[in-house]
Amino acid sequence: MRLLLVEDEARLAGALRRGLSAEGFQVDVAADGATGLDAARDGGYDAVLLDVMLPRMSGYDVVRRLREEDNWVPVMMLSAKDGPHDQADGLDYGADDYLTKPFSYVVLLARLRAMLRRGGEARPVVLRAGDVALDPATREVTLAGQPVGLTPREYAVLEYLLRHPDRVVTKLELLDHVWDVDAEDPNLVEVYVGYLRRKLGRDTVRTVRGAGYRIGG
Amino acid sequence: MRLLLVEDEARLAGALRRGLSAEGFQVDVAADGATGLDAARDGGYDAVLLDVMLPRMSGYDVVRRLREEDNWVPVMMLSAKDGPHDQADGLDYGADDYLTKPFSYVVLLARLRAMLRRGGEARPVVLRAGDVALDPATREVTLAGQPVGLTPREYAVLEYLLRHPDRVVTKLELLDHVWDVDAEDPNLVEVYVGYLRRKLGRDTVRTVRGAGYRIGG
DNA sequence: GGTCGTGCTGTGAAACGCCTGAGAACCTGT
DNA sequence: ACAGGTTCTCAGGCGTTTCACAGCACGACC
Repeated sequence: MRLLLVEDEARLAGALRRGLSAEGFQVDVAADGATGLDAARDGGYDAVLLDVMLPRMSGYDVVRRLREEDNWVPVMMLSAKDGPHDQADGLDYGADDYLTKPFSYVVLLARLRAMLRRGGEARPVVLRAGDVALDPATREVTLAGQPVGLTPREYAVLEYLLRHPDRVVTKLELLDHVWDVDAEDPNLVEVYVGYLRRKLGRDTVRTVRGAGYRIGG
Repeated sequence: MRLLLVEDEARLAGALRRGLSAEGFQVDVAADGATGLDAARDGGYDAVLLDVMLPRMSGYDVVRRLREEDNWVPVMMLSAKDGPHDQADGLDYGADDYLTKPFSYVVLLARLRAMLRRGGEARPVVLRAGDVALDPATREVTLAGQPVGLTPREYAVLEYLLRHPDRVVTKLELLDHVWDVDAEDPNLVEVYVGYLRRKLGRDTVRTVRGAGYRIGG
């Protein structure tokens, strides 16, 4: 499932992009109306999430132009304007749904699913490094295609490493993110990296002496 | 365009009826869930406006029953419940849109038009995983073709798992969706998974320690 | 080669998560 | 009121997981 997100507010765009990616969507971002319209025109998207207040061309105009050009890709408008007429305008210009900021992420997802129901299934995003693959959706980890059983802690460590590939991750960083706000003993991390190496092979996680660990790269 | 309005609050029903008639819709009103379901079953409506809190049968149940019976008439839920999970549930049961009371009449109209533009949908009927099959229409569950008798709660747990196959479903997720908004004890889920395993075989529902349960995959 | 500091790993105990049987509470229909 | 079925609570038990500890291995540097 490919989504086009047209949103100029960088922080919101980033957050949505990450959240939706985790749900298995391929998300492209356009930062203004004109680029968004061009991207949507090229097609290939299963749905478009469209902010209303955009530089260069408003979301209303984008969806209107698309519909004028007979492009019926499902469009969900996102807007801080919650006056009844704003909603009505968006929907009458051809949007399929209209969500008011601030919105709950759960609602966005549910409405998105409802909108996409005519289409197929979401393709999962899989984190990879070498021949190790981790699928956050199914929580499955494979080594060269073979499933590997990991304990929750092991899984959490591996996931964090895979989400920050190709760079050194310090032990304290791992302690902070994988353990609760208390653990201070770096040896804990060493122990769990040891477990992972035993299950996934000696070289999947490399030690950077004096700095931390690195996966991939 | 024929509309079915299922709403027990007489004043709101009257106002909507008048307003929508003025727009050129033929509006029939049903005052409780059971009559509403019967009316919608008979077909002939282009869309259904469905209150959630209804006497005799909730709006959720009405839309779920309709979808189970393969009736894909466009449904818009109207509700005072505006929690994210309420919306998500309504939409996941098969509603096409969800409007929170109090709503603006202009918005209702615009969303109604958008919904009618989209038309109905189609979805698969029988849910499967391994040699277990669940037919929501007949509410029948079979194991390798042989019918299996499940209690309502067991059925609900199995249905939720089958609607989210191949991925890990947490106990809290199951508590939220299968039980009412109160239950907190994960052991309840464990007990019911135990019941299901006893009836459907040890391996139909697999435990993912520290995460939840998974079916299929 | 020796020394120091850092990282690795085997052992074992405690905590945890999950499963299950027993039975109480609760319906529902007779 | 009763019987049957269903839902739910509770406590015991078992295997897994987590973690602390201590000794060992190894790289860096002198």
